[in-house]
Amino acid sequence: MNSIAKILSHAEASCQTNGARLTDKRKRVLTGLLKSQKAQSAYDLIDYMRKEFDEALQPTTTYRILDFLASENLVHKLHLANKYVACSHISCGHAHEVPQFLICDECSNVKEIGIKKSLINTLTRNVEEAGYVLQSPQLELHCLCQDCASKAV
Amino acid sequence: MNSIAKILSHAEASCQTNGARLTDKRKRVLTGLLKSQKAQSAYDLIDYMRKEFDEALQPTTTYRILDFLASENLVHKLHLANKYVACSHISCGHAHEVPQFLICDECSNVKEIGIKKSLINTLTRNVEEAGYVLQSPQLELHCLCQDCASKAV
DNA sequence: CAATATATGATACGTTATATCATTTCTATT
DNA sequence: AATAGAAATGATATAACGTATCATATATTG
Repeated sequence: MNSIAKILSHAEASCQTNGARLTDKRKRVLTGLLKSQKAQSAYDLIDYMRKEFDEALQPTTTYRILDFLASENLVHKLHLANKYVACSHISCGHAHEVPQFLICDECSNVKEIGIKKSLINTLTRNVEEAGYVLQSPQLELHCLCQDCASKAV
Repeated sequence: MNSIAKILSHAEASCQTNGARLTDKRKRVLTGLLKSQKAQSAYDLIDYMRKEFDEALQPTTTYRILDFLASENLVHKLHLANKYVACSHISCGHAHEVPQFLICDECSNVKEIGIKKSLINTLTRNVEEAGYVLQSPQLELHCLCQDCASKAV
């Protein structure tokens, strides 16, 4: 059983637990995102699915499916980059922490790392001191990846 | 000398120091953003300038001016919200810290707070451990403001 | 099987942002 | 002041991102 098939079966089990349906179409979109191994905009993904899988997706459908996958925590939406990326931890089995994303400004590679508890606490305290309530501590940071950083002058 | 005039004169001085020109048009756009007292999308601002100042701005011009003002640190771009907001500290005189923005998901109010040094350090260390290089530690957080949080059920 | 809920298809449109080339305005130097 | 070069703005078109709406198809439940 290869890695993607394994991830898909985990995804399916997770959906079943939530009473949600991982339909064939949703599965194919998730597979596309997994195979591409990077963050893609909805329109990038439409192109990718057409080229690689000969599957025609409309924007409406694509956004709907991506929203579904995000609501199931199988995919994360990067608001900063307007892109979507498959969750790195679908097969982990444990409850997911709030993700923190490092987005390479050069090549759009995305690394998902766990957020440190102490950081969340500091953040939450900062926000509360300002009289606000934190809705989601998901962080998205403008970075350079190792490759692009070494290429830079 | 009222508050906006004071801010404008600070802004002008700051531009002069950098050898940049705060033209009349740029000054009017900045004034608009200051008077509106909230974050606005480029197109929001175009509407606002037409209604309040009877000034017709084209998208191209508007984006150019907003980019200029951002490059002079007079305005911040909120990537999460696709909006622009006047810097809260134009008249402060001190070197600016990296801003951190609390964006109300309900009413789009934005509060700009200073980022704690220790937080930046933790963040930078996290990123380095992942093999990435942090480009900008500007944080934008999904929040509720005091008003909206109290209204919420 | 029928009724209902959920998912997808199809079309159109609204919003956000940029590319490109022309024109105007400013600045510095003679 | 004249003028050459740089910077700013105008104007048009179009690309990229995202949603509204209504129709149709597929699954689930009683």
